[in-house]
This record gives sequence, structure tokens and C-alpha cells, in this order.
Amino acid sequence: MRLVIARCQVDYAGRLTAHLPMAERLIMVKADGCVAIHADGGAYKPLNWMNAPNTLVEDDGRWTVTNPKGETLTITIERVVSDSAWELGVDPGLQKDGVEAHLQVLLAERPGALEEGMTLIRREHLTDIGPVDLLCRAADGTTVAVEIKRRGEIDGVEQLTRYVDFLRRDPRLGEVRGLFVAQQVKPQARVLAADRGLGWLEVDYDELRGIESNVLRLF
Amino acid sequence: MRLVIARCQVDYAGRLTAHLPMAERLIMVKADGCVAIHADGGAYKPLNWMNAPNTLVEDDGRWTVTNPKGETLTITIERVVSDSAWELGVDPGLQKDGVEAHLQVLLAERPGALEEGMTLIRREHLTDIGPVDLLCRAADGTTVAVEIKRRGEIDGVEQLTRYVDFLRRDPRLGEVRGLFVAQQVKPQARVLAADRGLGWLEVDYDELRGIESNVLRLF
DNA sequence: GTGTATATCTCGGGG
DNA sequence: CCCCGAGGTATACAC
Repeated sequence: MRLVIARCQVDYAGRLTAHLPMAERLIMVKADGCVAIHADGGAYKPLNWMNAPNTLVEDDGRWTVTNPKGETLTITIERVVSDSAWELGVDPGLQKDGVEAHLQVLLAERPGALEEGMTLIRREHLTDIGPVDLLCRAADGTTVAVEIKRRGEIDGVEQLTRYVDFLRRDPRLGEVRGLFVAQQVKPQARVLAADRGLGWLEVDYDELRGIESNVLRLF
Repeated sequence: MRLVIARCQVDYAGRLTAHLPMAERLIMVKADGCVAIHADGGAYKPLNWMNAPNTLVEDDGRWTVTNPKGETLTITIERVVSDSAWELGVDPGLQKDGVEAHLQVLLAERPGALEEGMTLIRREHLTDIGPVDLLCRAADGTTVAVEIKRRGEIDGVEQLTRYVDFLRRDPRLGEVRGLFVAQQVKPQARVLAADRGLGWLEVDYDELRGIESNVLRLF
């Protein structure tokens, strides 16, 4: 990784055009060739960047980064304050826990947390238009398509609508309902779900985990 | 901006939990207090981070970053390779050109570019399910909901469909049509728009800008 | 490869 | 403050 502190001007031309006036910034060049221009604030996103793969041509006071799509990042350097490089090696990578996939696992183990008497038919039930997160059987015998999100927004309701429309064409499933489940269901998503005749439900992740750990403790 | 190259282990606990095993990485601390852990690859996104505002407590071989929501980032440092800091000052900021907002402004000023005789009723007209980009009145008196995208894909057609469905329930608006506008309307989006009875139109950004500059030149 | 779905999305704007 | 939508989204994964 190469770190250059320099007074520079940056111009991007590609999907849009963007311009950074002359100022002091950090130019970060990683081992895979990607380039990022950072200011001293504004969270982790760089002001401007070019992802790998690309080619970096370093000329006198002017760096030109070009990618295969023909987008270019031009860095005009007025003054270099510091220029250093380190070998960091390959990173062992990030381990995550608590994303949507985990929520889906917890609910698949406890469909009763969604509705009294609900049982699981299948997880990731494949249809021609994508996988239904959970396919369940309600206490009254109806088939329930469950779409799970961490944050329940309008896109998820559209997704569930498509699945339910499709599942209703399969006569073997009988009556099909849709249930939209998330840790938090946004107001617009509630309105749209209601409008489409879909149910929605908020679930508490920590509580589900609690149920899980109780299960582990008791049995 | 402080740049630390160090062999470290990182643990995040917050919206999810995430763990990084011990390895050499870059720790970037910006003037606003935000912290980012970068590996030597993987585009511009850091492996782990904590945005401002937060508090950084630096203890013997252990940094603890806490934000007001109670999320924590713990950095355990085994060995420091380099530790340096620079004053970069406030960045003048990025100038962008060619994004959707600009397209919307141009079309709001020139609704006649969409259809002969079209006039603007309101920009960002709010409904219960979101804002309609442009609400217009056509020459024949019908109300036209306009959805503007840079790239016209299926999602945008879905969005416009929802808006039109809701607007048609408002008797004050009379007959409502939908018009999908983008610099480029993808084939699938064209098909879906037609299927939903929605109009679609491709507009040329440079040409609109040309109209704008002509207006400035002529009047 | 294209398309789809997720993200500690980030970021900015509006109520 | 939250809600909402755009993004050079990036990223992973399926087909």
C-alpha cells in the first residue's frame, strides 16, 4: 500500500464528471491497483476513486488512472508532502454475524415466532423468479410466503408481491398469503404491504437469539 | 489525518458483530474522528470502520472507539510499524455534474421538452408512498406523473406504477397518466412500461443543457 | 457474462 | 431527528 500526502487536483470522467479543486489530500494506492483520494473528514468514502482493474500512468506531476470501461481519473499534483509504501500481505478477511442470513436461520428454526402454529415447509424455496426466503404452512392450512429483511423497505414488498403472484399459479399450494418480516418495517412499506393485501410483522433479533439460547440451554 | 500501519486485530459490535484476525493493516483516523481499517486491496471500502461522531480512547495496545448509539470498535494492536499525522485543512469539496438531480432540474424548467404544451404543476409532489419527481399538466388537461432516472430500468417503472396507482385515487387530479423518462430506457423497462400502460421517453442530457444555455444566451 | 439481492451500505435532502 | 431515495453505489452469488 502506497500513501501519498500531496496538494492535488482531481478530475473524474466516466459515468459522470466530477472535479476536485487543488487542496491537500491523501492519495491511497492499494496492492490491487485501486486508487482513492481522501480528505480529512467525511467518513470512509473517498472523495474520488478508481477501482481495480485499472492502469496507472505516473507522469511528471500528473497521474492518469484508466479502467477498461474508458473511465479516467486524472490527478494533477502540485506538491508532494509525503510518499511512502508498505507491504501488508493478504488480509485474512472479515467474519460477520448478525446479518439477514442469520435472521433467516433463526426464523426458520422458530416459524412459530411469526404466527401461532406456523410450520416450515422449506427455506429458500426456489421459483423461476427467485428464492422465497421461507415457505410456511399456517395453522389454518394456508401456504404463507415469508420475505425477511433486516430493514423492511418498499423494495422488499415488491419482491414479496412478485413471489406471491407466482406461487398462486401453483395449484398444489392452495391458498397463498404473503408475510413481510423485518426488524423494522418502514411506514411506506407498511402502506404498500397493506395495499397489496400482504401481512407485515416486526421481529426482535435479540429476542430471537434469546429464544435460541434458551433452547440451547434447556435441551 | 493520522495514518498508522500496524499489526492489529479488530472487533466491531453494533448493528452486527464483526471480527478481523490479527494482521498488518492501515488504520486511518480523520480530523472529524472517524476511524477506518484498510487492507491492501478490496476497492475503497475499509474492512471495518466507525463514523463520526465518536470517542476514541487510546490505551496500552488497545484502542476503543465508541459512538453515541453504543456501537463499539475495538482495535488490539500488537506492533506499530509506522505512525504519522498531517494537517490537511478543510476540503473545498466535490463538484458533480450529470446526476439525476440535475436532469430533474433541467426538465422541471422545460416540461415542454417532454411533450408539446406540457406544463409543470409541482416538483417532488409528495404521496403516502413517496415523492413523484414531476407532476405535470398535459396540453389535453390530463395529469401526468413523471419519473426521471439517469438509467431507466425496471425498478423505475415499478416506482412510477405505484405513484400512478395512488394518484388515480385522488379525484381532484382527474385523469392521470405516467411518463417514464431517462437518458437511456432499457429494453426490459420499455416492455414493462408499455405493459403497464405507461409512456416512456429518452432525453438527451447534453441537448437539454444546450437548450438551457441557449435560453441564457438568447434572453 | 448478466441479473438479482444485500449492505454496519454512504450520502444528501426534506419535513 | 427520522424518512426517503440516489449512487461512478460496491459486493456476492446465482444462472
